[in-house]
Amino acid sequence: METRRVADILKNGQPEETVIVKGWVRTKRELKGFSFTEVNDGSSLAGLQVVIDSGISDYDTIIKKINTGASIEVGGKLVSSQGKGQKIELQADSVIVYGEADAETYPLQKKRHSFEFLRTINHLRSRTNTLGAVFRVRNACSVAIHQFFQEKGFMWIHSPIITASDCEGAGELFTVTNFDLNNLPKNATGEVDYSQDFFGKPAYLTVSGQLQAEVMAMAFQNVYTFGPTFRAENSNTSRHLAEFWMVEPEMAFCDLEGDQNLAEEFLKYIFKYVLATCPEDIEFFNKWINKTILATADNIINNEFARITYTKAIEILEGADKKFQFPVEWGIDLQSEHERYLAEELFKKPVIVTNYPKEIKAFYMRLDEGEKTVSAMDVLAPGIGEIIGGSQREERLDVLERRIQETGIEADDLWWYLDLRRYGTVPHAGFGLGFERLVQFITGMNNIRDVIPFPRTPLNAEF
RNA sequence: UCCUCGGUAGCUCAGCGGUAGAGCGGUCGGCUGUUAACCGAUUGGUCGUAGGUUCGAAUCCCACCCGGGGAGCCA
Repeated sequence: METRRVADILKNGQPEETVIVKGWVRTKRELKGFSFTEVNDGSSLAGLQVVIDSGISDYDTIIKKINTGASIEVGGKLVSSQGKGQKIELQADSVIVYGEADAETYPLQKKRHSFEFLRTINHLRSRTNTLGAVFRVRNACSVAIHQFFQEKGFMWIHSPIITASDCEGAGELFTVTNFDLNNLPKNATGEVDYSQDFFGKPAYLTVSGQLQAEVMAMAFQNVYTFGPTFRAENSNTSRHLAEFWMVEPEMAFCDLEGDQNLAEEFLKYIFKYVLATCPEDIEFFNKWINKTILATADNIINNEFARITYTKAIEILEGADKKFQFPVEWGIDLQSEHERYLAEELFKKPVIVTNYPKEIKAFYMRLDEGEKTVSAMDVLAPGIGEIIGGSQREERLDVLERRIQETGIEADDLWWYLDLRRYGTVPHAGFGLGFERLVQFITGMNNIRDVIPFPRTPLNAEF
């Protein structure tokens, strides 16, 4: 007999085939003379209905053991189901119980649980319908990202997780050290002497692989990073994690328009791929989590993204028939309520806003003519806000040096970054995408802690 | 970090100065095709923690801890 996954059986299984299935019991319904058990092995949302007749050996012992959560192996014959919920089911000949799950203490019930509660049993929550679907979709997103870039000839590069420069100046950093924190070496002025630390200077967990991506793009033209990044910011929201995954493509010989084109093509590709690969899971989300996600996916795939400049966006907001909590004027950073208005109320689809004032954007973004704005872009998505942020990078050495000076960043740490402009510089552009926010966007899940298997947030790193 | 709402049975919640409640779950029994099965019975509590007010506190006051939502920061 062949061991098969539930997803395969539900899709391809034929009556009279003999199979073995291994998985976890989701629910058991006992009747007089026989029982129904639903077995799930993570391969699909739906489980396989197993019919256990009281005639099999040790029936009474076995049926007592297979409570919700128990792990079992069932051998038997596939048959057409007499019931209405499924086409095919497994008529058990033999049942092996690997591990019981005491019904009095096993925390997962057959009925719905709140996500808040499931976070307290993080090690078990992946066995639920919703989290199971989330992590299958998350996997599909990962595959889609690699496939998209590989098909286009991008090289996946591994940017370092430990860095010694805080170049972006974005948020708080986690320090990496092997000092004995109870006995820190001090220098003559009483400050911590980092020359004695592992790297001979302060080191941190990376907040972005972009600068290293630029290095590699100057050799391989088109590259992307896809890996974990870290922020020590004390952010307590449904959209922030201390450890999250980021996707950062970087393209040589590319301008802001090419960057926007890639971002739009990229999002469309991911949505198409997930819809084609996980239709059951997506329908589940559409039915139980957020009734708009199928329409949103359709909207993304079949419509062109709106593209406006920051200056135009400000004009629109100033003329909007709506009162904002934060007043609008040229020069402000767009607030959540402004982004929401543009993406959700006005365009009702993703909007790419470009050419922001240089004062509110990073030093490495290319200075536009007139020197008031930079070639930055943000993709604002309905329900999520900023999902992609990118820019054309400043490739002119003199301008970049000036910008570094203006923003007060320590230029010495960036000597290698400046060398890229000294030797064979080219126009180039890229963007960053928060991977978990993408998964949120696709699944409609409200809280970012529920789209990553082991969320890291302030005061939470138990599992 | 700020604003705001909350913490009562394993879960979801009601009770808001006078003997601690419901539904679900669990357990036991019934049922020959169930689908979050159904029917009957039953079980279950240091009311987040520590102070205070009061004859009496789950309920009012204070501090702290934890969680949700929103904001800031950002991805």
